[in-house]
Amino acid sequence: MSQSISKTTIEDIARALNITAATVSRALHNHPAIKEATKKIVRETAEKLNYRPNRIASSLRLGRSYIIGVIIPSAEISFFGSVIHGIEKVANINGYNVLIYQSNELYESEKKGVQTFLQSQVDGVLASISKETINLDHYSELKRRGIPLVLFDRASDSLGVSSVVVNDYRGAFDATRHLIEQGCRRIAHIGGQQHVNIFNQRLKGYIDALNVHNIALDDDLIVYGKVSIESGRECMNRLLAGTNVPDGVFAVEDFTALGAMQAIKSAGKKMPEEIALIGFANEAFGEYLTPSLSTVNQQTVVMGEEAAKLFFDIQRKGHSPNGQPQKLVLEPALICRQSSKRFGP
Amino acid sequence: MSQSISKTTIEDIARALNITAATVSRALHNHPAIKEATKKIVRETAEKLNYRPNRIASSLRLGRSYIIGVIIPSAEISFFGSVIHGIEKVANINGYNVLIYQSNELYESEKKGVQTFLQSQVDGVLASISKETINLDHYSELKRRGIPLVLFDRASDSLGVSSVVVNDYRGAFDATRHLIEQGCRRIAHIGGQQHVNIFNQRLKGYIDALNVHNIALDDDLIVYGKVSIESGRECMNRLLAGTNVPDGVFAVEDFTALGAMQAIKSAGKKMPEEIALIGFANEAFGEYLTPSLSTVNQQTVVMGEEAAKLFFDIQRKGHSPNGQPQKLVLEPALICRQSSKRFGP
DNA sequence: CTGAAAGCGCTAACAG
DNA sequence: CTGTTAGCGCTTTCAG
Repeated sequence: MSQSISKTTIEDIARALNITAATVSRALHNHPAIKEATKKIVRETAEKLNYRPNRIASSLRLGRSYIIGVIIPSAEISFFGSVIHGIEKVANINGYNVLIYQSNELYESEKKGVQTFLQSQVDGVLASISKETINLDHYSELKRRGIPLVLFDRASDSLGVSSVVVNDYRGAFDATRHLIEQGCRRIAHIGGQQHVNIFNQRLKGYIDALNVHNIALDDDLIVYGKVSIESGRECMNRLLAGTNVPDGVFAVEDFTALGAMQAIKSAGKKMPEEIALIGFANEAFGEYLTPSLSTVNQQTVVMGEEAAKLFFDIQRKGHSPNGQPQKLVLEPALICRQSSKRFGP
Repeated sequence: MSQSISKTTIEDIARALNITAATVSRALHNHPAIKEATKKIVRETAEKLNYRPNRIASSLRLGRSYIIGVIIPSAEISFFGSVIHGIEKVANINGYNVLIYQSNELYESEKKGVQTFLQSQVDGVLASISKETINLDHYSELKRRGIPLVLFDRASDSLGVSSVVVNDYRGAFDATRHLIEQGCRRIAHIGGQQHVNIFNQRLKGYIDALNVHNIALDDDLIVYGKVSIESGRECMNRLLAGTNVPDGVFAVEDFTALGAMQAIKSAGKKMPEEIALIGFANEAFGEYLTPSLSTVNQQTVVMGEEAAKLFFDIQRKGHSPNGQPQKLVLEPALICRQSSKRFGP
C-alpha cells in the first residue's frame, strides 16, 4: 500500500531486466531495431510493475505536449458543449488531450487564457472569440511562436488563420426567405453587436433576402440588442410598440428568439398566425417550446471535428495546409417548426 | 519573424544579464533572498525578451502539473457545463488548469480517461461516474497512486473518497410532498437505473413522502426507464394505459419529465389540472416549456466550486482533510412552476 | 540489436 | 545575496 505510491519509471523496468532505459523506451515504442523477445519481456514487466509513461517528461524532451487548448466563451451554452464534443473526438483519436479555458465573454479573461496555454506549452489552440473582444493581439502572439491557431464560429479574417464557420449569411438568407414564403411581408430583424462578424453576416443575409424578393427595407424593423433572453424580450417590445408592427421576426439567435417569443405571447399575439418567428443556432430548448421554435441548425459537432482536423493538418504539413489559411464554411440547415409554419404539412 | 519562434528560457535571460539561471528563477518567483534591484532588472528583461515560463519543465522538476482532470459523462448536458464552470473558477484562482475528458456514459471510455489523466500527471481528478459504470477499479488506481479523487453528483460511497452530491432523497421527498399538497393522490414515479445511486435515492424519497402522508404505495405507479426523453414518453404512455391512471407524476429528471409531458399532452390530458408533473435537475429548457416545468434545483455551479475546493483542501492538508473522506451534501430547492401548481399565487 | 551519454527547462539543496 | 551542481523521466544521437 505505502510503497505502491512511488511511481515506476522506465529505469525501474530496465533495472529489473538488467538492460538500459534506452532499450526499454525503444521497446515500448515498438522500435524496429529491437528484438521481439525483448519487446515482449519489457511489455510484460511494464504491465507487472504497473508502469504509466510520464507524459510530462516525454513532452519536455520532445518539445510537444500532446495537448490542444480550447478557448470558449462559456461551457454553459450548449452550442459550445457540442463543439467541444466534436473536438474531443478527433483529439482523442490522435492521442491528444483537450485543455478548456472559459473566457466568460471577457476580453481580459480571454487574454489570460492564451497566456496560460502558452505556459502549458499546448501544441495548438482552437478558439471562439468572445463578444467583448476587439483587439486580437493576444492571438497574434500564438502565431509568432509558431503555435497553430484555428478559430471556430466566432472567427475573424484579420488574423490570417484557418477557421471553421457556419455560412451565417446563407442561414440568415434562408430563414428570411422562409418567412417570406410563409406570407410575411413586414419582417423584422433583432440583431446582435455588429462588430461580431457572425451577427453582421446574419444582418446582411436578412437584408439581401428582402431585396431579392422585392420587399422594401424598413429601418424601423431592424433593432439591435445584446443577444440574451432579456434583450430579445425588450427588443420585441420595442417592435410591438412601433408604428409598423411586424408580421414576421428573424432573431439573431435562439435566446434572443426566446425572449421575443415571450414578449409576443405576453402581448396576446398569435404565433405563427399574427407574427411568425425564427431564430438561429438550434439550441436544445427550441424543440420543446410551445410553439416549438423554428431555427437554423449549425452542425455543431461537425464544427468541432473540423476545427480539430484543421489543426492536425497544419501540424502535419508544417504550419499551413497549402500555404494559405483554410476557411471551412459549413452549410446551415433550416429547421422549420411551429413558430413559423403557417402552411404545409 | 523567423528567429522569434525560438522560445526564450531563463538561461537566455541569465546570459543577457551575466548572472545565473538560478538567480533568474528565484527573482521571477520573488524569492526573499534576492535583491530588489536584481528582481527588477530580471523582470524587465524577461518582459523584453518575451519570456514565458515553461510549465512542463517546471512540472517535471516539481512533480506537480498544476492540472486538474475532470471526467464528465457529456459536455452536451447543460448540467455538466455549469459544474465545469464552477470547477474552472476555483481552479483558475489557484493557478490550476482544467483538462476535460468525456466518457459519453461509457465504462470503457471512462477507464481510458483515468489512464490518460494518469499519464498526463494531473494533480487530482474530479469525476462524475457514467451511468454504465459498475466496476470502479480504475478509480482505485488513482487512490493507490496518491492522486486525490473527488466525485461529484454521480458519486459512490464504496470508493471511500470525498464527494459533493445533492441531497437527492430530500429533493425527491420535497417534490413528492409538493404534489401531495397540490391535491394529488395517485402519484406515479418514473425512475432511472437503480444501480445509479442518485436515482435510487430519489425513489426512496418518493416512497417515504407517500408513507409519511399515509398514501398507500401502488407498485403499478412506479415504472423504470432509461433516463431520456424517449424513455420518459414511453414510460408515461405505460402509466396512461394502466388501470390506475395517476393524477401526479414525479419524474427522475427533467429530460424524462419532458418526455412525460409530451405524452400527457398527446393523450389530451390537462396539465396540471388532470395530471401534475415535476422533474429534477432544473435543466435550462424547463423554464420555457408550456406549461413551464416544475423541478428541483441542484446548485450546479456551487457543486463544481465545492468539488474543486475539496480537492485543494485534500492537497494542502496532505491527502485528507481530517483523515476521513468528506461528503458534502448540497440542499436542493424546489422550483414550482406551472406544470404542478394548481393553487396559490 | 543494445549501451552510453547528453539534454529538454526548471528548481532546490548546498556552499560561499 | 548569488553561484554551482544535480536531477525530474524520457528520447535520441552516436558508438559498438
